[in-house]
Amino acid sequence: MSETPPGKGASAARAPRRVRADAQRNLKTLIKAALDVFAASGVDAPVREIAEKAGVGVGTLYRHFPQRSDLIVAVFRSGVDCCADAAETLAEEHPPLEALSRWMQHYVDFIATKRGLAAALYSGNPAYDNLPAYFEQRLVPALKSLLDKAGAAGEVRRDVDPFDLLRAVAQLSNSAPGDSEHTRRMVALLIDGLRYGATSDHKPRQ
Amino acid sequence: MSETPPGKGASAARAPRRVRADAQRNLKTLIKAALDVFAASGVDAPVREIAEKAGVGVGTLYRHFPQRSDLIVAVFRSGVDCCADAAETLAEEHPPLEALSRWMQHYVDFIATKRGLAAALYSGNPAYDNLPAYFEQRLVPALKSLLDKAGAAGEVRRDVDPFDLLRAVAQLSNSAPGDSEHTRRMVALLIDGLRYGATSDHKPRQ
DNA sequence: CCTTATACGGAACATTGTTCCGTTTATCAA
DNA sequence: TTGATAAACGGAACAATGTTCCGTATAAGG
Repeated sequence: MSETPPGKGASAARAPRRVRADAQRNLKTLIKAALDVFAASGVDAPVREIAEKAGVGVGTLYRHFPQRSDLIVAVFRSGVDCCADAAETLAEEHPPLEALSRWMQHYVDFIATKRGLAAALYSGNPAYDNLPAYFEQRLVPALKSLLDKAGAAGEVRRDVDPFDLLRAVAQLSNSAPGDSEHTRRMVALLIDGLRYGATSDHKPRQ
Repeated sequence: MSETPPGKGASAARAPRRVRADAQRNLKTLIKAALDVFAASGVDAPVREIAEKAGVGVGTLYRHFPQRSDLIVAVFRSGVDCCADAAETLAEEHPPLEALSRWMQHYVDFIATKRGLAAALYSGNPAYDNLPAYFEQRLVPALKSLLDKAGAAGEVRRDVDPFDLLRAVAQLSNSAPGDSEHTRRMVALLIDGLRYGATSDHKPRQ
C-alpha cells in the first residue's frame, strides 16, 4: 500500500528501510503452514508445530503474529478472502448455475478446515470479535452475486437469503465431521432445492 | 442409592468396604468450590485454584475427577439438577405466575455462572456430548410444568415452547456479560410477553 | 488396637503459549 | 564491492496449566 521508496520522505522522518525479503517470504510461508496444520489438527494445534512446518523458529512466528490468536485470525481472513475472490473467477469461467455450485463446494472445503474455530469464536476472547462481521461482509456479497446471476438466468429461485445459505452449509459441514461425502451430498441437495420453483421472468434478452 | 452395608453381598464378591467419610466430604466440597470458582473466573479456571479453594491437594481432585472435563460436567449437572428441583419447590410455595417468574430468575443466575461453557460445548470434546441432552431433558419438563400451571390459571398464553424460552433466556444472558441488571430486565420483559394474549378458557374450577 | 484398603497431598512431569537475547542477514550508502 | 546497521531470525528459557506418581496418613472393620 505505502511502498515509500528510498527517495526522501515527504515529511521529516528518515526513509524507513524497505521490509526485508525474507520477512515477507516467512509471513506467507507461516500462513500457508498454519493453514495446513489447522486443517489437519484443528485450530488448537500447537504453535511449535506450525513454526516447524514453516521451517522457522517460534521467535519468528511470534514476530509476525504476537499472539496465537493473531495467526488464527490471519488464516481465517485469508481463507475468507480466497473464497470471496473465487466467486468472481468462477462467475467469469462458468455458466451461472455451475459457478454457484462450484463455489458452494469451494466454501464447504473452506469450512471443513475450520475445526475448532467455533469454540474459539465462543471463547469470549475479543481477538475474534470481528471475525463474524468480516465473514459476513465478504461472503454474503460474493454469494449474493452468484445467486443473482443464476436467478436472472432463471436457473434458481430468487427468494433465498445468501446469509441463510452460508449458515446452513456451515451447519451441515459440522454435523458429521469426517464424513465429507455426506456433506457434499447434502449441499448438492440444498442447491437442487434452489432450483425448485425457479422462474425465468427476468430472463436475459440474448 | 446403592449403600451396600456391611452385610454379606448378594452375589460373590467380598463385601466392598463402605466409601470413606472424608472422600464423600471432599467430593461435595470440590463441587462446591468448583461452582464458586467457575462462577467467578469462568470454566477455564485452573484446577489448582479449585483444589486450593476446596482445601485439598490436586491429587485428591484428580482422584474424584480424572479429567478436568469431568469436574465441569459434574458442576453443570448439579446446577441443572438444582434448577429442575427448584421448579417443584417454587410451584408448591407460590402462585403459578410468581413461581414461573422466580424460576426464571433462578435459571438466569444459573446461566450466569456458566461463562465459557459455550466454548467448551463447541470444542468437539466428546466429554461434553451429553450435556445439551441432559440440559434439555431435565429443564424442559420443569419449565413446561410451570408454564402449564400458569397457562391453566389463565395467567400466561399457552402457545410458547419451553425449549424456545430456555434458549432465549440463555442468549439474553450472554449478550451483555457483566450487566446482570440488563439481563434481569429483559427476562422480566419476556415474561410480560408471556402474559400477552393469555386466555382463561381452561380456568380451573375452584 | 491392629491391619489394611482407601484416600490424601503435593512434588514432578509434559505440554504449550510467550519472552528474551545473542546471532545472522538483507538493505543501503559510500 | 564493501562496511555499517537496523531488521529479522532461532531457539533456549520461562510461565502457566493439565496430569501422573508415589510416599504418607487415616477411616473402616475385625
